[in-house]
Amino acid sequence: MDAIDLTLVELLQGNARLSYAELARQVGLSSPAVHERVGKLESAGVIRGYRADVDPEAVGLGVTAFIGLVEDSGADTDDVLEALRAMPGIESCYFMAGVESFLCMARVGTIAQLEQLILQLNRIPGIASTRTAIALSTKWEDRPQQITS
Amino acid sequence: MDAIDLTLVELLQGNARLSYAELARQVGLSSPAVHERVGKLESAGVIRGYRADVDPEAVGLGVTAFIGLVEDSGADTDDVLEALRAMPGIESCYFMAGVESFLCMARVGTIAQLEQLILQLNRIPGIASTRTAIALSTKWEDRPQQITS
DNA sequence: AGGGTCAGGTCGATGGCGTCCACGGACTGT
DNA sequence: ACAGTCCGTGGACGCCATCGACCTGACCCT
Repeated sequence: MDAIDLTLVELLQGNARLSYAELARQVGLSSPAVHERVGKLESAGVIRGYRADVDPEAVGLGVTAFIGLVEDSGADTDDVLEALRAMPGIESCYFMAGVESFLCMARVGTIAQLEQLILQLNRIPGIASTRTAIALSTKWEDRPQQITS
Repeated sequence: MDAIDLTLVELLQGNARLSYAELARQVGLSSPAVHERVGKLESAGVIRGYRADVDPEAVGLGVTAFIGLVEDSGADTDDVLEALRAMPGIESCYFMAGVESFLCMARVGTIAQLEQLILQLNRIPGIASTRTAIALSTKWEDRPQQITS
């Protein structure tokens, strides 16, 4: 990960569809050299993939919420995780420090669907309680992280 | 947004670097037709861009935290937002229902940097208090949303 | 010091791709 | 019926991705 790799990562974070030729121009290398560097960044796991950034509201997912989950004492965390993973609408899931073992970011179409989702969550064995916070608007999301190393 | 557009969005969500020729093969259209459809999805704002998905830990951002912010009574929300936006490390920011006006997702390199970030947040005029929850691990993140419409 | 090895670059060739343009069929409103 | 519009196809052309061959400098071992 030298300075050129860093620039490549930043460029691709900004626009994942840049051609290798364009990347090459930006970093002052030949196109095959860039091709090889990017390939190595991918297989090293630095670049995990390339995603289109889709506006959730434009595809009928207008409701965003964060749901904290408290586990039962003696719950099997792996089972809970599996159940969470099976639920559509849970876009992100973190294992947290604190009383609430999990924090989930959910995206659904309507408040009614959010209600259904919460009911389903409460029905998962091992989950003692849920706490939901609804986002009224997204100020920004997934801003390109500034790379330190 | 017909079924073909939907497929295109899903394909690009999975891999933003697919060629137009490949997309065309998958949906059974010609490459120029796909090119035009994708262009329209972009200018309609359905596709906001294309981003490389970078592993935060691989670039020195091993600490993820969620910070809820309570505003002072009489705080200027726009000013607070501006101050938040100026802070590096705050990757996402939502305006929330509830006592905590904002929920921020922060990504930094170390716990010490998180401490600094929280101190800075508390120093922003208009912010009464902060509440931080630290993620111990990320189970998944930004799972491709299932498109309903 | 000298030579082997390797990582990482350039260059050139070639096949495929992006992109532009002209053209054509199906709907729609008049 | 007819013109206009939308949305597609096919062909052409230049650029790009990708591969192989070769070059160079750093490093190590003797």
